[in-house]
Amino acid sequence: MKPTVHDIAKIAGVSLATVDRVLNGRPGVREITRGRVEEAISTLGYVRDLAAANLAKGRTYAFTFILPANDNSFMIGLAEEVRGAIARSSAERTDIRIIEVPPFDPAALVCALDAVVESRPAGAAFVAIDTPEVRAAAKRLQAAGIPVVTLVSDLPDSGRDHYAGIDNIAAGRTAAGLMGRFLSGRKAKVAVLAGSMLVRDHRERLEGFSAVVGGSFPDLDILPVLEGRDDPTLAETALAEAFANHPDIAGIYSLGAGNRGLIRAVQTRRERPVVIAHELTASTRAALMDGTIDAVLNQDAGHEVRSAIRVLKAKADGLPVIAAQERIRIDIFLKDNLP
Amino acid sequence: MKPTVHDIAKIAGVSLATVDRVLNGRPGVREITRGRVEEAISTLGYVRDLAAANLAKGRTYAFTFILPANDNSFMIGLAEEVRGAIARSSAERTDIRIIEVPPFDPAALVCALDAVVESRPAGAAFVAIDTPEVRAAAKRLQAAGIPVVTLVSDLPDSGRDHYAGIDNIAAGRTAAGLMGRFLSGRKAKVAVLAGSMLVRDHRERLEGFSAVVGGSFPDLDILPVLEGRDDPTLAETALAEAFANHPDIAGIYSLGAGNRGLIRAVQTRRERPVVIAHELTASTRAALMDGTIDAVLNQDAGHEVRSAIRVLKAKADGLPVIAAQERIRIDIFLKDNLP
DNA sequence: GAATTTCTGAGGTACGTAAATCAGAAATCT
DNA sequence: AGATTTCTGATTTACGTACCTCAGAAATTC
Repeated sequence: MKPTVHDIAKIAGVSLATVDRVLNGRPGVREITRGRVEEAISTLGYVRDLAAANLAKGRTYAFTFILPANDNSFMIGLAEEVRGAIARSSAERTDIRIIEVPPFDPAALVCALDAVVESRPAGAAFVAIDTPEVRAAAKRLQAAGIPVVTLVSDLPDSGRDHYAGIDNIAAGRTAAGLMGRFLSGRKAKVAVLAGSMLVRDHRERLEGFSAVVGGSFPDLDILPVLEGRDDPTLAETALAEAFANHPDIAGIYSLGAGNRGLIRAVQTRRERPVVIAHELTASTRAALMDGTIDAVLNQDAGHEVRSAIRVLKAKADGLPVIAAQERIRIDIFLKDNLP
Repeated sequence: MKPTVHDIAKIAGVSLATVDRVLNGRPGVREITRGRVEEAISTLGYVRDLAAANLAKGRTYAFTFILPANDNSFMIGLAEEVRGAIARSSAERTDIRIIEVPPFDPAALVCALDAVVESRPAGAAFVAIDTPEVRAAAKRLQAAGIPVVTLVSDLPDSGRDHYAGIDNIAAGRTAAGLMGRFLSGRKAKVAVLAGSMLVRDHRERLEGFSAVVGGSFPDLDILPVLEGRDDPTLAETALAEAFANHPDIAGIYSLGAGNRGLIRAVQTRRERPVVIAHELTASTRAALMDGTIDAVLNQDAGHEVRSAIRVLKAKADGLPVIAAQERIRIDIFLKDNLP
């Protein structure tokens, strides 16, 4: 039989109320008595029944998600997943609010973060922009005792409790490994299309990509990075221009979003380059199928959202997380393993 | 406020006991009254609070896992993950038993499955062997009302409720896609090393691999399949023999376990072939790092076990599962994205 | 219309924990 | 010593559901 608070009370020779005070760190217990109770707890191997505790408290976990109002498929899908979690909220005892902010706008994000401090939820998750102001705002959240999880794009040294997203350096390295092998050692020019160097995930992908190309595939020549602001139209024009300047581009690594533009630009070419992109969406899926894109690196937005919620719950309860379960993996999709 | 049984009773104008009878399908309610109660339930949008219900019932989910006593790293790791779940059982209200059976032994598996029917757990998971006898035994489990999940290797048409494992045809196709591109179109011989054609996962991987090689890379020549029984020593000798007969083997797809032997055999070669293997273990990880293996396709045993438990719980409670969450993905590891 | 069977309501206890109240004990201060 | 303050114990209610008993009402049978 699992030990209960009643067992502890009996063994320690105290009342239920005292056990409750010790368990919940409430004042009003002598040191000696506290010691006796704690000894009983450890000899019995008592663990609090969270379900019963939450029932008694009538607890619901109030979480706030701050999401950029980007209109690329990935961010739309991410918001969709959060809404899916909201739909399950009654069963999961959560109460999730979404705050939308303009994309790539540090000031707006800071403003939203500070609003979160005011509303004092049991936890918050947000897609980080890597600036000192945002970092400071995240620290204020943390200082207010609110567990913080960064989503998709990380913000180190900000005191955030957890990062629910992929290792973007590894993603860039993987893209380079595939690109190098797919181009099989020949001398070639490679274009890199990014969204913005303001977000850490894009910078890190580029960093990993460049490192492996430089180290393992010195015959590849990386052209200056194109910035497409994760916007299909901008991406298309940026690429068209690159093709005009370098008709012999043999590989393209698209490390941001807005791949619809990339796909249109590539499909105008007679000689198709090796293309590696991020995020499996309707358009990248179709492009994989028809051979316009050779590989897609993907992060599963649903996993990220569910993981963020699990971690926020655990942090709110002061519980450990299963690290292996919360590691978000880099999915590699070829046309052969599309789900 | 979330509606409770009390609200239903009030709205329907009946007592708590009657609501309880309707909710739990107990007899003693007139059809008309039952209808009134059900209407109240749906208009209120009542959902049973599972945590409270389980608390009241004092419920623990008794699950049985049948695992092959294989001594390759993957199966050892799988068993380890189940033991990890057992360690968390008090928090998760589970009571998990492990039954070990000799590997590749259908009769022993059938025997174990029938023993499970006797002990009547709330759910069972097992690594399937694809024979009619096992299928029949699985059907007996199902017929006894016990939710059944196949683990790692599937058993279609057996009435199992769920399969917690990867799409092995897709895995084989992916291996072929990578192999073809890594060999970049040159004419070459490819060896395939399997464990046993008795388990469905190995057969399916071969099927997928052969299909894509035949369809997209006709210049590759697949040699007759070697069977290594997932045993390092047998695998090594089988490969050594293959090298003796075909010194010009340019690619190896190892679709089973026992890769320590494969690695030893490959490391004796001057000209290293492209090697694609399954399951990330200490030895395949080291081989990836030093270039002996080019890519590893992996299934995350921890995810499979946790998913199996989640699904068994849901089935035991008659609840739907989040399909996307339970899809086990094929991890592709290059040396660039090792975790 | 009486006897039976079938339904329904009322009420209670239980699960394991949280949290509140109140009273008595012990320690501290005046 | 008396008054205060601080600790501690006992007791109770509550969370939302399950499940039990008992009694009375309604429907059915004879």
